[in-house]
Amino acid sequence: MTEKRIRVRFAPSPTGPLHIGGVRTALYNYLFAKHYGGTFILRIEDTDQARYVEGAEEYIMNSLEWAGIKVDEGLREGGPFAPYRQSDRTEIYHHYSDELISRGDAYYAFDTPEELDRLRKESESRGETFNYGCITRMSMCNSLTLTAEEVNARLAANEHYVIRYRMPENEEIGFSDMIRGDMVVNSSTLDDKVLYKSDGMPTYHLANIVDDHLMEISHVIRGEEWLPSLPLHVMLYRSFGWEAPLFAHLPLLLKPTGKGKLSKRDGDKMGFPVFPLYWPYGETATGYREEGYFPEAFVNMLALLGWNPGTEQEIFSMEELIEAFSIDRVGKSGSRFDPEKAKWFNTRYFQMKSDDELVALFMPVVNEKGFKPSPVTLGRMISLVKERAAFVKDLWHETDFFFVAPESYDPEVVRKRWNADSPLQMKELLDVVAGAESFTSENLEKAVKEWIAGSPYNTGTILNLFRLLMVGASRGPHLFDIIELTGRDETLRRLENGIRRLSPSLS
RNA sequence: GGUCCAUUCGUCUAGUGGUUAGGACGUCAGGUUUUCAUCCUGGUAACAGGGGUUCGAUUCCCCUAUGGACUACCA
Repeated sequence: MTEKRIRVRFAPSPTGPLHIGGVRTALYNYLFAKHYGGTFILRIEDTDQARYVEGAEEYIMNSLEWAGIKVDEGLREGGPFAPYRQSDRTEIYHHYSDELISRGDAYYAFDTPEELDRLRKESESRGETFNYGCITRMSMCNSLTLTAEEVNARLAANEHYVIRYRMPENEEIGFSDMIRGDMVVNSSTLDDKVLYKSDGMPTYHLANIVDDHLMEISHVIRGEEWLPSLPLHVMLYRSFGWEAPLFAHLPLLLKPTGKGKLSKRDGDKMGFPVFPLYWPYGETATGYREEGYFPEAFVNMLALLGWNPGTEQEIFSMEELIEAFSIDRVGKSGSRFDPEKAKWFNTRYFQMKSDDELVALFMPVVNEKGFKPSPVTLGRMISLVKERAAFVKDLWHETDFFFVAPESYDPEVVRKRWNADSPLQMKELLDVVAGAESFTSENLEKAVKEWIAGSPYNTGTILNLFRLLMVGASRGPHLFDIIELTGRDETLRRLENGIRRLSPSLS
């Protein structure tokens, strides 16, 4: 297998934002190529003019870039087989459809869409499916049933036509898939697929085979939805006399719950993104990037959805994925997408980030809130709360009390902890804190605990109240660390304010 | 309806003709912690069903069920 140069392609249609299933397909192609030192190609399959969406090409390239999937040959990168956009290659396909016709493996068909529609409806009413193939083609309007003169006349008159593949009758087509093994299909169950459309564009089937051949693709790794057309593609290669690449059909990504494949609606309903990046056009949609996922976590999560290394390792850098990836460890059945596990991956990557990296990411958020801490100060705050967060955006909720005095006090905690003795206790505490010689976490803790030891109070009572007045709630890291970073003046102010606000009758 | 593909804890999955069927996420229970979270420990939970083949099947074969894809001049 490694004799041949490994060349794979990711070939999306620019019909909208790429969804995470598509990113996974791209990722598997990329990992496979890089594992063997091969080439990863991005080819845009835009032969359907009607479904073309402005901005989709950009979106696809930006998504791959964000995910760290580097394209070797493609629209932006160029390459020896350019152009890499099918709409820029139309003349090429024409040549090959002509070749198929001259070989007798394809034919012109003049049937109108209305006529085909009528036949489909008719079949449907009998509970059948109309099949333009070996049993019906001879009763249709095409170059098999028309005389050569008629055909030439119609072509000369510029009449609309399509070119169909002439699927052989009753032939066992054997083919093989790297994930699913060997399969056999009888050609009589297949239809005469349109290869060339009346608008002068090839269909996916033709363009795909021609380009994969011309671009010297060695392995086609694509979604399972293409498995039913694999026999057709195999036949096409045979008709052209070309050696077919090896195929691998990836199982689909399924909804987290319920039936069917993952869709945009699931994301909306269950509150997780199904797209890598924000999609600003038409119906807008948020992306993993905007939700605060790290691209490394996103990629790691996708890689493990349908593939596993056969070991118990779960955290992989891109380099490790490249090293470990192999097609035969890709599963056969569809995988339900689990948003919880996606979060877990991000948590793991978040915890691996250095304080400095997190400062750089979090500083803009803090600035946005109107605060300008030094990087050192912010770094100390982050190091205190880091383990409690999974996303950069969580950090504000974990550090807000460093910047802002409590505006209210959690009623639940007040009810449970604040009683008639509390104001006096807090006043005494205030004096202790005010008298502390050096305002460090360690010293403060020592001073406060010594005072408590010599008083009738118990530690839990005092410290919980102290926290309540500092934070406004029962949350946050080590209390004395909070106090040190908050500073003497602000700490005393919060104590005074708290006593006054919680005991209006006593003040 | 037809063609093809698939089926191990709730989820992602490992695994073998003879295993206490392993891990992770989730969940539950303890522990640590002055709070919350983290963290640690432990528990819960699976071979879709029925026939074969076999001394023995979760593993191999067949059938059924269920799920999925495709069935366009879309990809």
